[in-house]
Amino acid sequence: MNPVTRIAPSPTGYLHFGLARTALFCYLFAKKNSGSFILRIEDTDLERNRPEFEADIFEQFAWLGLNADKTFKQSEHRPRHTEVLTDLIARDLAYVSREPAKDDASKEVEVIRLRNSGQMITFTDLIRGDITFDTTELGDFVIARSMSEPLYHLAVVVDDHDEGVTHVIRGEDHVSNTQRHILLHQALGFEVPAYAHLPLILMPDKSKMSKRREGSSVRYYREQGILPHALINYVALLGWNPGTEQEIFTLQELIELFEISSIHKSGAVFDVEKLRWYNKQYLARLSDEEFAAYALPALRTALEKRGVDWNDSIALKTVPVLRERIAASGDIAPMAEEGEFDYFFKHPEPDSASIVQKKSTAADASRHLQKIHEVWSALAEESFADHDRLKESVWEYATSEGRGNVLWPLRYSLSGREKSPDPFMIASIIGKHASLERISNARQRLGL
RNA sequence: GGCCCCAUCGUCUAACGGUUAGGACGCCGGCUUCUCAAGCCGUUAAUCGGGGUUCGAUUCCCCGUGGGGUCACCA
Repeated sequence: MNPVTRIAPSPTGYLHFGLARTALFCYLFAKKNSGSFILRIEDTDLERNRPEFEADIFEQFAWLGLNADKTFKQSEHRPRHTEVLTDLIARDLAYVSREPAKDDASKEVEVIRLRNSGQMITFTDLIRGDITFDTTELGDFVIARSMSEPLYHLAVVVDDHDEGVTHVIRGEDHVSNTQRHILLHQALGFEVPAYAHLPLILMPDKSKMSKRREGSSVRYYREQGILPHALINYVALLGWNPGTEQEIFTLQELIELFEISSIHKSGAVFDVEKLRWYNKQYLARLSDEEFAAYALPALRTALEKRGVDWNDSIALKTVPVLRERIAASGDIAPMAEEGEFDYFFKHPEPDSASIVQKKSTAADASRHLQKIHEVWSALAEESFADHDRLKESVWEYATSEGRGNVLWPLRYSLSGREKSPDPFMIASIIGKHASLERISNARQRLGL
């Protein structure tokens, strides 16, 4: 029999990071076993649902590439839930109970409770093995607020059954709900599905990754510039691994290697640094064109914010620099705010004292700059596109005069910063004209 | 607190009774280098404690300790 799995997020918040992993595991399990994967929007809580959260869930799943074979909203099944409720009451397996309202004890409301005989229930969790509960502690729990307002437990059980869900793979926070669900399945005469409860993703302090905090939503990482596959790769190895030393996996490889029984039982602490490392790995696999489309918009907004004029052709040439300096596009803004990339687009204002390398003199610095100015003036415009060519043109001279003495003034004149990419990289990006001008400017500042 | 679950480097993990306890991220160090970044190489670092079982326990059992989940007319 082909398995059917489902992911059932409620639209009460942006798509949760942990839920994305649960979805991935549901997806991998289904695909690995030629089954299908359902996305069900759990929207029975009318008060807390928000359309923008629902939209976010679809958006992020599409972005991650976790495409469901079937998608629907639980609210669409409301008539069916009412029908089941009616049947349960008719068979005296559930009953309408008049009781004081939870929020206002002076009011009386009707809720529907399931008759619970209080048996012991044992189920075999695919990850944890046998788990036993004494259901007397549950009492006759509430399954609906009214005939037309089913609660989560009832809706889940009915929908899972109706959709033919064979494997309920969900977070560990649902283990204690499982007893209710099994009771409901039994009352309804439904076959009980297989259960697998995933370990939770923990924050560095080992607490649960709670819904409302920053850094708990998929969109947060997407906005930071995390690539979908980097996120999938990272999250797949949180609580599971194929037992090899491989770190990078394609989705297809994950499907082939996935084994639900080898999922861990203990929680896994979320480590942003490793996520960023994965992202860097995937960034390295991007072509220059792809990387430009990925990173340049962030650079542009950041620079425009500081009033630096944008230049498309220069920007394109900064791709190699950006590539080695960022782990995610979100790194660009803070760097740019410090003026990190200004010098590619506008002349710096070098501080005359800093032009001279520590162990050297202003006279020497000026002399070296003049020499390079001469050499570079003689070079063709096109030669400036070639980083290595520029390096070769002055390398011998720099080596004989002491590289630090020559290269520091050069680089500082071009960038106006104590720390920056090497001078040849900068020159190759800004071109002949700007390079020569900056060298002249620096010499003027030295006043020699 | 009741119930349920869990326990290998700081973190993610490998080792399904016998290994110098392996890999990855990070950290630290080195190389490269005018600086920074990147890259390459290397180092550091763990079986929670106590009892068993066994010739032999990271591995199996029990207890303790610690951590987590859950106890709604939310999902």
